[in-house]
Amino acid sequence: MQADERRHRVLEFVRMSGGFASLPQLAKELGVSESTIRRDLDVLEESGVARRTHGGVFYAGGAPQLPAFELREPEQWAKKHAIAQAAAQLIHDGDTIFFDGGSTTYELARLLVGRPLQVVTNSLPVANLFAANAYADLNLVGGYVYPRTGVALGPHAVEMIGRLNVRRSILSTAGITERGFYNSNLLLIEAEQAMIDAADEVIVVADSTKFGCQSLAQLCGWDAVQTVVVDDGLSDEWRERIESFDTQLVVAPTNSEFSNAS
Amino acid sequence: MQADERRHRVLEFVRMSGGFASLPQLAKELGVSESTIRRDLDVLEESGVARRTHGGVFYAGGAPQLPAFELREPEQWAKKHAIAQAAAQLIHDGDTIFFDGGSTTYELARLLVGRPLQVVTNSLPVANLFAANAYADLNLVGGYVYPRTGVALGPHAVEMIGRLNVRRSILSTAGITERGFYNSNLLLIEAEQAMIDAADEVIVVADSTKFGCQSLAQLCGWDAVQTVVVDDGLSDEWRERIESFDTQLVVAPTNSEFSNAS
DNA sequence: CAATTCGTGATTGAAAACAATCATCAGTTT
DNA sequence: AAACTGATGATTGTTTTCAATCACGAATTG
Repeated sequence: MQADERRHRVLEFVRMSGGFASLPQLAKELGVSESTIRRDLDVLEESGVARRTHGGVFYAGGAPQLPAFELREPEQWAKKHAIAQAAAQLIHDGDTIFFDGGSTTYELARLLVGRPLQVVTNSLPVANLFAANAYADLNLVGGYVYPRTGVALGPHAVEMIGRLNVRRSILSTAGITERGFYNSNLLLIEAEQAMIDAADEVIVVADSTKFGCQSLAQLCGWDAVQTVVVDDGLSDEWRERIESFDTQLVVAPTNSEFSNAS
Repeated sequence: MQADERRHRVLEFVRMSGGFASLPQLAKELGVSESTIRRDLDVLEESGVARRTHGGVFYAGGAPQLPAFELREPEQWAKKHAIAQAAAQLIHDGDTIFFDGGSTTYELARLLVGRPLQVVTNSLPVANLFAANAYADLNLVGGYVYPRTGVALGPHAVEMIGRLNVRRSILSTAGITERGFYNSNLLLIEAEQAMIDAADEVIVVADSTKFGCQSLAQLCGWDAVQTVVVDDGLSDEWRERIESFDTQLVVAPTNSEFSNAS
């Protein structure tokens, strides 16, 4: 099926064009007919990542133009949103919160806009959420901005994080096993380890597909994480296993109701 | 003149509508004819804050919701744009550039998107311009983000800037007298002084109304600044006076043609 | 007070995009 | 092999939007 691939290229092109592309442009660029592009746009609009206008599409992703947020498969997104809603209940007004990058932490940040918080982040999309907000103070972590995700990393970032202290750090991860948490980027791991050291409480948000997956390098063990928030797709086996660790487990109901945090 | 007011409301409405609004929507919302809306959109597109499509507008401000950039009085903006265009010719591919905050530096940054540069900035809006750009490397300066302008300041910012070296720093200013350059925010001045120390060449972009104005505190003297870019509204008196300093003066023609930088 | 300028609203013919339909083709199933 | 399914490209008539133009009224200017 090359249709999906083509739709991704449509989004990519829209993004490169500064948020908008015309229908003939897209047809020419991708070498297909306008009819096909029209059908693709219908699909993309249906899934909420783009919005049609007379004559073209424009990008509708919540985060301006960083590709990481583009492909929201509706199902995945529902999980992330549920996780974010459950995690939001763990945050209290006045807290000092460190937001890592990642789409789930971004969703959580979105839910917290308007709350009186001290926000610290190395994620540009998250920073944009709070930049104009009068209720939250925003501290930005500097460093080399990783193009794909819009997250500041590198020695400057690690060094600055090392001088901060926060109540809670919200981390994302690429994989979780019984030995601990993993991520796929060494610079990111360095920064995240600093975030762990800087926090009184570490909260990891992760959807259930991450469990059982390793990734490039280990971020930390279970003892470093006080709370894990996950969607209700998590197997019973894993729920029991986490019981045996000294880590609090919050399961976010995917469907409607909420929420039994304990 | 209520035309300006109406254009602001157009932008506001577009922003509230999630980045896009159709032409009939706007006409109905503001109670004017579609013709008027069309003319407004032409103006807004001309000034770069919105982008037209067949059937409507979508918001094109690089800085999502910082109000400081929304209300561009056309006249002032023409100056700033001219200054930015002249300054852009001072920048060479491959340069390492430090962008200060401010609307004129932001305009300049907009013109430079797509060029191969090493970008360093403490301005969130500027960072957003380059974040997803494959041609430029982006280094973000962290710190406390000042809500109104989206600029990172404070000790962390100063400290990080102090560890960087750049080819050129692009600074804005609130006032210029024969004794030097002024700004109105002490934290900002601290950061800008660090930017001056970090740069081989300091370029100040300022419109002609800034000349002769003092402000809260002094940023630096004339000897610290190698180049000043200003619009052609500058008085002959000032042009002569700058001749006597060891600072290069670039006058940006406001109207059409370009450009005699020397 | 007359003239001018500017912003506005309405109209019009031209151009563009839309949705719907049909034909073709490849891969799969029966 | 024949039939079916799904994706694609082309075509059609209809609808929408566009740019240009004219006319009206208010505010400014001489």
